[in-house]
Amino acid sequence: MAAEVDDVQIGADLRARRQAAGLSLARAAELTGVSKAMLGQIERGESSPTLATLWKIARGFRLPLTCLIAGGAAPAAENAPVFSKEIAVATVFAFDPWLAQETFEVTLQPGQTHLSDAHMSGTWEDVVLLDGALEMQLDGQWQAVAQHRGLRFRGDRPHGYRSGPEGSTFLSTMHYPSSEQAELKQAEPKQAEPKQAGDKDD
Amino acid sequence: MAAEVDDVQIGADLRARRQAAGLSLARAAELTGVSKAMLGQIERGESSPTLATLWKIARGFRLPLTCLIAGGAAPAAENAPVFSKEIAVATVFAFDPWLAQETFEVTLQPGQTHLSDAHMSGTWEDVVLLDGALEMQLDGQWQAVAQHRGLRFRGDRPHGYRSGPEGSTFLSTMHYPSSEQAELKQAEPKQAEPKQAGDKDD
DNA sequence: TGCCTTTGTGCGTTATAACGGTCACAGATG
DNA sequence: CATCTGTGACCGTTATAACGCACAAAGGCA
Repeated sequence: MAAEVDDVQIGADLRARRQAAGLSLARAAELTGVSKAMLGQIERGESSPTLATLWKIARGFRLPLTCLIAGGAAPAAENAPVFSKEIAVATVFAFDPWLAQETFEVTLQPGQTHLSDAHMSGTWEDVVLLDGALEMQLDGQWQAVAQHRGLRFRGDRPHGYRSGPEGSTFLSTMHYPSSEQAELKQAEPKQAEPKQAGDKDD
Repeated sequence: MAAEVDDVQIGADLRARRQAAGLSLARAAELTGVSKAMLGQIERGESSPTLATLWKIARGFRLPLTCLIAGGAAPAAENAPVFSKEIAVATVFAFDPWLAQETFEVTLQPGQTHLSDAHMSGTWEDVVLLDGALEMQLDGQWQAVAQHRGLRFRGDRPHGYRSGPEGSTFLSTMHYPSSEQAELKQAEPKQAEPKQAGDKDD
């Protein structure tokens, strides 16, 4: 159950924060006004705290409420794998269903080439080269990517990445069509799937 | 009681979202898997939902949990200037009305501090540190930014940037509420929550 | 070593979250 | 007009959050 998983994640995160601050459950209970028995249950994922209790905890720990629960992941979209397993990928921003995007830091080995199939229809991708040299294949043609310059292209077409002789590191942001938002509007009349804006190439 | 005020605010916000989307309690109950009686109680601030219930609601409404409790965005407004003239700023991705976001590369001089007023309501900001050292002031507290790690926070609150002794270069992405999103959230309650912003991902 | 303190967990009790069902009301229809 | 449907609020019941207390275990100290 996703909800239960979320309680577990947040509980573990809360424990980690408390321990990092060197606080016992008793001390944390004093700070937050939540009983230590309850704090223990929350940390162990055995109970799902109410918003009021979360608020007390956040206030006692002097954390924003949003920060306190940020350990619980947003619902994941049905993303296709972006990069193959041989490529080092780190998440910079996890998928956010509201923004309908996610950002990865990708590292290619020297001279490495990666060809990507088309992602789901309506996907756009941003690339920002951080280090090294990189070429992108768009519409069958390779072009150099300037460092710290943004390159935005349609990710729903085949494209490729080719690293220079010293490797490369770049940010890759996937913008997915916001179909999730459209679903929320299904009760309204005439809601059609949002259409693409005109081609955006740069 | 601060906790009760928070329940009331979030309940009012939730009702506003639901009504803006033209959903009845019954329909929202179907979408979320939370009973309509409970949704009603939550909206009226008569009950403090557990995290598990909040999670169900967020999932049903396809909202990030943090967004659900952070309050929604206001209707769209025009872009405000982001950085003062003394700071080197290069456009990485120009404003895109479809995505409702833009990205800059910002360079601060060694030891330079920049305090930013709140941008338009509903704005979120991403920071990715590329070079040097950087601290961000969020909710009046300075925190170090890890390199190549994403920091997402509410840009509609005052915040600050402070560069290390060797200066710093970072990407700043402004996410503005789009007109579609604004439609969903047109009845944002007045922001009374004392603590906002913070990491949405890390 | 014994004693004391601290720590986290379990238990029983109380308060409240969460539910399904019901109802009053408003609006639409024949 | 009567009837039907949809809506939000209320009510009683069940499950669980939240609590204070007790206790076993660990750690520190003389």
